[in-house]
Amino acid sequence: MAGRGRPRSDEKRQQILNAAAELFTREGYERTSLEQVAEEAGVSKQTIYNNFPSKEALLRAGILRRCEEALIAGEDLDFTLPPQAFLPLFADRFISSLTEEKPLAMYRLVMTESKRHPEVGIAFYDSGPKPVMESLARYLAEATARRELAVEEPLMAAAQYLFSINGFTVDMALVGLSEAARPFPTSSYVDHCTRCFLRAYAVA
Amino acid sequence: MAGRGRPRSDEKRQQILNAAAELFTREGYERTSLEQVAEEAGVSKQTIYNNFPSKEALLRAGILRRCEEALIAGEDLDFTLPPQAFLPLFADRFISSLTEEKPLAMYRLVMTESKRHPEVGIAFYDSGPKPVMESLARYLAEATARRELAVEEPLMAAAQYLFSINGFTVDMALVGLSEAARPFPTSSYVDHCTRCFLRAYAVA
DNA sequence: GAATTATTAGACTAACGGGTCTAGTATAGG
DNA sequence: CCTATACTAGACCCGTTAGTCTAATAATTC
Repeated sequence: MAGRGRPRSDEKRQQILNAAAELFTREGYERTSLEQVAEEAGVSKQTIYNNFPSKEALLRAGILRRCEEALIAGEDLDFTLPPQAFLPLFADRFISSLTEEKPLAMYRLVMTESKRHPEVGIAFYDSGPKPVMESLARYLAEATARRELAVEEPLMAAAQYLFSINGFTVDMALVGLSEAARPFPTSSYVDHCTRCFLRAYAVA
Repeated sequence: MAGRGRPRSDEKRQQILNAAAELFTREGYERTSLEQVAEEAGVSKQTIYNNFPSKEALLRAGILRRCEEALIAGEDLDFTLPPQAFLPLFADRFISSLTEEKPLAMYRLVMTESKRHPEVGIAFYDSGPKPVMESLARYLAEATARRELAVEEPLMAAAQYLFSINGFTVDMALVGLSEAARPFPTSSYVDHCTRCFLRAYAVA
């Protein structure tokens, strides 16, 4: 089965995927030429075509790869902390992963291209929003079992908390509003959301 | 000052802006050629260049125009309704304006292009998120004055409510998740958010 | 070493598209 | 009517780029 002749270099394939993801997110798909990808990857154009049938296929593969390797959750946090301590921690972790340039750029790219490549949208969801939501939902369920909270629908409650923060942050960043131009500082807003959440789900 | 000779037709200008906004949102900026815009507008290519110095300028003008004419809020709702009735009404109105194809497409376009055209991001914010938030905040303040709610920070509370719904809805739509693939139905989620909000801000 | 496949640098093709130009026609003010 | 400007259809220019091809070299298997 092993092909005769020189084997395809997996390293080069990875270099190509990296360069593609990097440039596509930074400059946009249409504005990036394959020549640029080749140069950034330190590889010849033909090698790209040895590995991927077309630019579109490279786009797909590039995004999917980034999604796999990004897969972030919050599983390493201390799930036994009381909600007053846990939620701000979780939020902080979450926010900082959204405020950085690279995740934002990836978000932008997925938004624009997921219409033509539905799998990409799903992969993104599975690698980002979904695990984070599920992770928080698990915490909420456990805290409820410990009688520290009274959450009936952990998944929806998690979504509600995360999206209230995420929605604001991402909207502001993507629309390009500077911190100064925003109606209120992000940190106060996160505090506000957290307090409100704790009030709504406090044990009776 | 009135120029001699044939005056420029404002009608044609509008046709061009419409066609541009339509095509740019539907197909994407890079994937739309000026030939297409000219045809869709029923105008010759040169007329486009009579009205706009470049494709980029046309993009800007097209988005800005759509933002102006879109400017939606909820000012026509009955602000004297009790929160239990008002919030679902407001949410419904809000959601339906987010679920339609056209606003979503515009959102996508603004997301991608606002980096190169900051004014566009600001115009979008001023025409959509901002007035809606302010409108709801006004209601919350009034309801608090009537002792039907106890909201201390109306603007943040409004943002929190709207973004928890908006964040989820838009994320799902943009990422392309069908209603079936979502973790829970949108309508249950909106109910959930509303109930939680009312609980958190109920009068003591 | 022979056969085979990968890689490279670069030339090449073919299409596309932003932007300009031309020649003719239309529409306004003076 | 005259002049100035707008509009149209189409040709045109020119840079860019996805994708192919070539000729030479490198890395494998047998």
